[in-house]
Amino acid sequence: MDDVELRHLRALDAVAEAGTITAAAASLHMTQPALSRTLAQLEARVGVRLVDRSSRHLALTGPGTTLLEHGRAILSHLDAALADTRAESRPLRLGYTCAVLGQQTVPLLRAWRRTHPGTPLDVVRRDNATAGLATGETDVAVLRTLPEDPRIRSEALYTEDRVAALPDDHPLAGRDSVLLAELTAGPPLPLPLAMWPEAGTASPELWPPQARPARTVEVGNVDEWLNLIATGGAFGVASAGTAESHGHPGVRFLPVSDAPPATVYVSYPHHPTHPGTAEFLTAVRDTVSG
Amino acid sequence: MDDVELRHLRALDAVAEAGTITAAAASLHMTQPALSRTLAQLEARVGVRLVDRSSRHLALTGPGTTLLEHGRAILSHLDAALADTRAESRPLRLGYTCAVLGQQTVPLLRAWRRTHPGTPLDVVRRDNATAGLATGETDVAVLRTLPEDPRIRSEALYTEDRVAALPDDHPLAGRDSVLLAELTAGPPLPLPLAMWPEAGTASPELWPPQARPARTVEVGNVDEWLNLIATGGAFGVASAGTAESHGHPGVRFLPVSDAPPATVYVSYPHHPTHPGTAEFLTAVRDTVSG
DNA sequence: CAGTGACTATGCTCCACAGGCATGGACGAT
DNA sequence: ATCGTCCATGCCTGTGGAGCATAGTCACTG
Repeated sequence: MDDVELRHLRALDAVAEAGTITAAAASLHMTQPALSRTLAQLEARVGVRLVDRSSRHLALTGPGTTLLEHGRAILSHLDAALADTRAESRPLRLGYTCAVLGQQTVPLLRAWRRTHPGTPLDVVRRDNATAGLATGETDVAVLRTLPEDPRIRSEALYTEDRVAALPDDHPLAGRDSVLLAELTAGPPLPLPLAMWPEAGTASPELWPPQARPARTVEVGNVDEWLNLIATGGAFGVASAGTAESHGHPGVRFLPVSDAPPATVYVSYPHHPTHPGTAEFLTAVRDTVSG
Repeated sequence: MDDVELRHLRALDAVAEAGTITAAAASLHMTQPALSRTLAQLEARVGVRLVDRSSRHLALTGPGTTLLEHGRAILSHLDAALADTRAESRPLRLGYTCAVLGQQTVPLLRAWRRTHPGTPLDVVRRDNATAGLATGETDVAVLRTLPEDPRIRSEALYTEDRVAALPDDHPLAGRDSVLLAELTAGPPLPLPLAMWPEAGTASPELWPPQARPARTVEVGNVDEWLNLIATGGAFGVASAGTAESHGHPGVRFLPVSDAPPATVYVSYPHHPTHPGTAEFLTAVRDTVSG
């Protein structure tokens, strides 16, 4: 008694849908006697007559329709629950363009693995402005530029100092630090500014009008950026996190004393593409604050 | 694959609740290996690791907690569905004090039986102002007085003419109709007005000041009311429906030409005591209008 | 009115599987 | 090293869900 199972609800649904037990049985890929018995069993367990049936007529009773509606809701709720669960077990894809959280990256990954053993974290580099968020390739991203896409929400985490990236045979490469104006003034000729990975590195906020670089060069990703600099074809400006993550032979990083710090953001789609997004955000907040 | 059953959800719930598989198994009145297997089977069917477990540690994964929450909701939804269904299969108790719907009573009962084969209708007389609604003895009621209880909702159905009930040896009993003033004027002495079943029969709206009855007598129910009148101890005023339902030897009913008609109401508790209440109301409306 | 077709209920059988028992393995505590 | 605790696995049994065959019911039809 009282052990109503999902198959009972499915049986009631199919019968209501098909109009006859025989047809319903076919739609459930089973035989008519089996379904007839399942229905009778359901009625016995609920203790209520649910379907008014004879050889020529079939209709749900009042309680029958009530249970049918609830049953359908329950079944679709179960489907949704399974979909949610599976979605959450899919790896959470964390995007970045040039660096994640610097020193705190490893603590973050460890904390996540410990507190969320069921959902692996894929840390992937995507060489575009939103680190794959806009294309759905990633579920969350760490960015050093505020994205303009209105469907992407962002949250500031902390700030990082700016560093200059110079060929190690550059005249300024031996200095302890440089000024913005020194970078664009030469010598002997000023190098072009390589425009990656920090998209904001040519913005008016960073470069005062009198020190703005004369020429810029766009590159596709951090590696190209580093190579271009190492071969003496350009200089770059990045944030400290980038320098920590990307040591490169032939490239020298040194602080820029007069540049305002860069802000690091976590960004995520307004409609999250992974159910663990919110949890990840709190994990990130905990890591950077703790 | 994908055939998640309720027992799986119950298993997950018990494990989360108990903290160990062994204890959870005990709470489910089964052995540890059985539950261990059920849990493993659930994970296999969902395709996701739900419980992080070793010999010394047990914790839900992220997807595990998600499924747990949904599962609990589903299980309690099922309980509620069964309760609702059973409640609806309980007979719907229709109360009345003196008459139901006159001529339309039988059509109503037949229509209900036809359209709602699962929920029987108990038609019961309750000798109080709300025909058992106020005490919870009935789920809906047909009344000829608007109840004052704020927890009871009412809806006017139609109106009925007023009739006088007189002893059949009364001087006026041979008439085709009477006026209110004739009833209270004698002869030889005016009889007292018997105050049942129509509670409103002594109200100022019915009796103009100059014709108001000098004396009234309260009785407990329709039968006492009829007996008192039949034995010549009183006269009464009722609505046509009452006269139709209660023929009585020694009592003569005849129209009161100058009395305003009585209104018949369906009443029901603001919080229905039976899930079929709303359906019954529409059945009543259909019957009286069609 | 017998025959037919459509539908449901029931008797019988089979086998898939849920659950019990026994055991093994992992791991922390004493 | 031993014990206690907890989970997993192998083996076995019994319940019960589902198929097949059949009987009963009812409307329609020639």
